[in-house]
Amino acid sequence: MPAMKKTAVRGSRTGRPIMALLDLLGRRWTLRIVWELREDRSLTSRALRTACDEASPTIMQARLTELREAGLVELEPGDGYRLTALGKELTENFAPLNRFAERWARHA
Amino acid sequence: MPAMKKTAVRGSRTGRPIMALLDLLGRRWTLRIVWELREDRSLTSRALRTACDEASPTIMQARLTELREAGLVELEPGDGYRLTALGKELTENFAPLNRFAERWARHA
DNA sequence: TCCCTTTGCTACATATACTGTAGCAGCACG
DNA sequence: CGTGCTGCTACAGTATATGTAGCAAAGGGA
Repeated sequence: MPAMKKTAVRGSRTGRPIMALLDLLGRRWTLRIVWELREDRSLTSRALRTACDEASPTIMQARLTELREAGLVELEPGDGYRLTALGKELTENFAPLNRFAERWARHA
Repeated sequence: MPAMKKTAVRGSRTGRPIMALLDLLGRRWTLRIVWELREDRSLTSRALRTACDEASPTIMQARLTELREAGLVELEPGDGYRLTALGKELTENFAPLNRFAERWARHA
C-alpha cells in the first residue's frame, strides 16, 4: 500500500468543520475572492481577475471551482460570479474582521 | 527599469489594511496556527507542528516569523508561542466563524 | 564533568502550487 | 461574416511548501 500523499491528507482534514473551512480559506486568493464578492457584488471571471491584481486564470478557476463545490459561490450565466446565501453568511463574519484590520494597521 | 515581480506586489498590497490582513492570513498554515493558539493556549514550536498535522518546520518557522512581525503572535522563552493581545482580538472574530463552519458542514 | 532531552531554528533536495502567456469554444451583436 | 465578450484550459517556468536531517543553546539528572 503506497503511502498517502500529504496533499491528500490536507484535503481529507474533514474531521472538525472549522479545519476544513480554514483549509479552504487558507489557500491563495480564496479569502480575497470572497471579499471582492461581498455586498451582493457580482463579477465576471475576468473582472474578478482584474480585481485580484491580475491573478492567473489557472488558479482563479481552480479557486472558483472549489468555492462553488463548497457552496459559497455560484455562477449566474450572463451576470457573473456571486456569493450564495451561505457565502453571504460567511462575509458577515468579515465585517468585524475589517474593523480589526483597521486597528491592526495602526500596529502594535 | 525591470518589471517588479508579482511576489513583491503581493507583499506590497498594503493599501487597504484588510487586503494586507487577508494576504497575511491567506497563506498556508497561518489561519491554522492562529486557531491552534486560541483561548490563551501556548504551544512550543514542536507542539505547534504536531497540532498542525506535522507541518514542515521550514514553513512553520516562516509563518511564525511573519505572525510575530505582524504583532499577532509572540514567543515566551521557556513557555512557547502564544497570541498577543492583538492576536486574541483576532480570534474573537473566529468564534462566529466557528459557528458558521458548523452550519457550512451541514452543506448547502 | 558527561549524557540525554528539549528548545527554537536552519539546510537542502524534492514535490507541489502558482504564475504568465497564450489560446480554445461558445455566445451575442452588427 | 467579423468583433468582442464570456468561462475556461494548456503548458512551461518559477515560487513556495514538504520531508528529512541536523545545528547550537539551555536544562536536568547522575
